[in-house]
Amino acid sequence: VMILRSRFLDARRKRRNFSKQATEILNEYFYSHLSNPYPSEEAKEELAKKCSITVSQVSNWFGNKRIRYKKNIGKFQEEANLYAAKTAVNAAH
Amino acid sequence: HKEEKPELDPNNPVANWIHARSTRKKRCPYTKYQTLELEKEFLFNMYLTRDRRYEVARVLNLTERQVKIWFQNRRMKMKKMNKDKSDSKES
DNA sequence: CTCCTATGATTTACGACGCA
DNA sequence: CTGCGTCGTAAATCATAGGA
Repeated sequence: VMILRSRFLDARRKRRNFSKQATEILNEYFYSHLSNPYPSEEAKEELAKKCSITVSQVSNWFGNKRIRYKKNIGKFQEEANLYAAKTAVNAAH
Repeated sequence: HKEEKPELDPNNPVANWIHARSTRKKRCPYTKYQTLELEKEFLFNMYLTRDRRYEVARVLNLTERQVKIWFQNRRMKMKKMNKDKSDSKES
């Protein structure tokens, strides 16, 4: 039990970047709600489930994304266009 | 649910986002000593009396408002830690 | 390995709103 | 009307993952 606990605590201490698929899902939501990128608690839970991360991590991701996007919109322009196009394709089917 | 300051620019996508007011005090990280003493006080009791708040603020050279807010944030942190713990448990 | 930047998490400080 | 409570967030900062 102690071994499992220490392993759990270590895992929390060592940050891991999210998977490509998770980042994809989060970005799709972010750029398709760019005028109001504040997911409700329910939406956060759904995103968390789809991304296999916690609701807190979803909140952190959106908090970081909003401030970093706002701080340098130009840097994210290419990414924004990419997801805008992707959303358009999805909407067409 | 409009919070701090929605701007009034209809073209900018960021215009309707929440923005901190320019009068907001810049975040000032507390020293290790200040944090340690605040944690000790929190261990003693999670809620401050008026007298304790005054005393803690005086000793740590913080305002009473800063101490009050630190305790509010600390309680939220505790709640979050419990929530995250129970969240990861369900599997 | 050393730098350097990107990214996830944590820390201060409030606005909005609740309750007594 | 005061005054402290929670909740959700902004913005700055921390820590380190990861790539050149």
